[in-house]
Amino acid sequence: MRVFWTHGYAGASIGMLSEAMHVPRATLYQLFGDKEGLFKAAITHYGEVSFASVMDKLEGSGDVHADLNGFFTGLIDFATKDPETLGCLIAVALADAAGSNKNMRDMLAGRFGMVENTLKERLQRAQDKGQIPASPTAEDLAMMLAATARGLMVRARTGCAAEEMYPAARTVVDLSCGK
Amino acid sequence: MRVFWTHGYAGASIGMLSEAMHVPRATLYQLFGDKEGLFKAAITHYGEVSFASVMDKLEGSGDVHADLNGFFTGLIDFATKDPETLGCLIAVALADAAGSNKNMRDMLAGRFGMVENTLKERLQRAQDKGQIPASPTAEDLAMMLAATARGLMVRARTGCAAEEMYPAARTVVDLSCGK
DNA sequence: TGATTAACAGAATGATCGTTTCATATATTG
DNA sequence: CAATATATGAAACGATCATTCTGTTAATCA
Repeated sequence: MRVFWTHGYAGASIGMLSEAMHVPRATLYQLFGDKEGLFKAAITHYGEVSFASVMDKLEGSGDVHADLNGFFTGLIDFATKDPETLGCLIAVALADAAGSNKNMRDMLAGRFGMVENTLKERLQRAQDKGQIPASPTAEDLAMMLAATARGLMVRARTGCAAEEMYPAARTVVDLSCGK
Repeated sequence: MRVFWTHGYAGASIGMLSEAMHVPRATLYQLFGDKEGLFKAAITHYGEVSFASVMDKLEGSGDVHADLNGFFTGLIDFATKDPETLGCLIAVALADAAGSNKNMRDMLAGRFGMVENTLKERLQRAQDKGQIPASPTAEDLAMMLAATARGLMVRARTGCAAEEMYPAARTVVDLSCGK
């Protein structure tokens, strides 16, 4: 996973992957079929393990402002923590693999859709309780917040420090909560 | 430029580039030195020609709300118009080239910085005239809006239709202008 | 016109790519 | 223990990669 994250799909060679995983080439092909199969497994692991700790911040139903701030702070830390794996694996893979492979593009689009849905449900819960204004709609806010989150992760890949991005995150959260 | 845009840096071969440009391989090397030199020329052309028409929307000093809406609408159209060149070339290149090449990462970071600066100056002009609230600061708002813009362009690369993204853009613009 | 330079097409180079094969070794199971 | 399945290491495959070299053609300029 980390090899794809650092070098992209095309840039990650089977040799690098097998060495990093301490798994022989032949075994890799037996387990995953081909490079695309291995990549799908990496994406799944990324979504369900690595990134899950960030998504968990949206599971609460208390103070939505605090939850959103926790989400964005966790996201920025996640995207800047390790200089070898800056930014978002989904966005990285989308860049060089999805240009020609529609199958892969749809898979990655689904991952983004899940994030947008989780955000939308969290915002809907808050709107139902009257914690935040009913307008803009939870759907529009979710699409906007997801875009901002992805944009910050892309910025992280340029080497931008977490401290430079916290204010932007706080700003979008404050505005979303009507503050 | 379009070849890099579609396939990423690593995925664009010299053969594809020379064919698309109708320029022989040998001449390409004589003109640009190597692949990285050709890529730098493509990035420069992208920033100063292709994307310039979008950035021009931020040059006015009248109604900032209309200008920002024009900027985001133009940006979404720009990123979705041609199915062969979805999203943002800078973000695409950042994914697969910047993982290992620090030199290239800095160049792409500079391009992002220029967008953030232009946004900041436009917002500052509006704040000076009292058209929008003085808080959040123009700098924080600019970083936030730039992130949202990048995130929308990344989403465009998944094949997301422009109509699905307009509401998110309108939402972030409305909130930024205190509406 | 004659001399110099650049543009061209195509082959060749050495490296690396994803993938397959195969013989050997290890583990599992009856 | 014997039989079967799986894991391993190494080599080899054809393909493609970025890059360079070689003549040959066209254009420029004195």
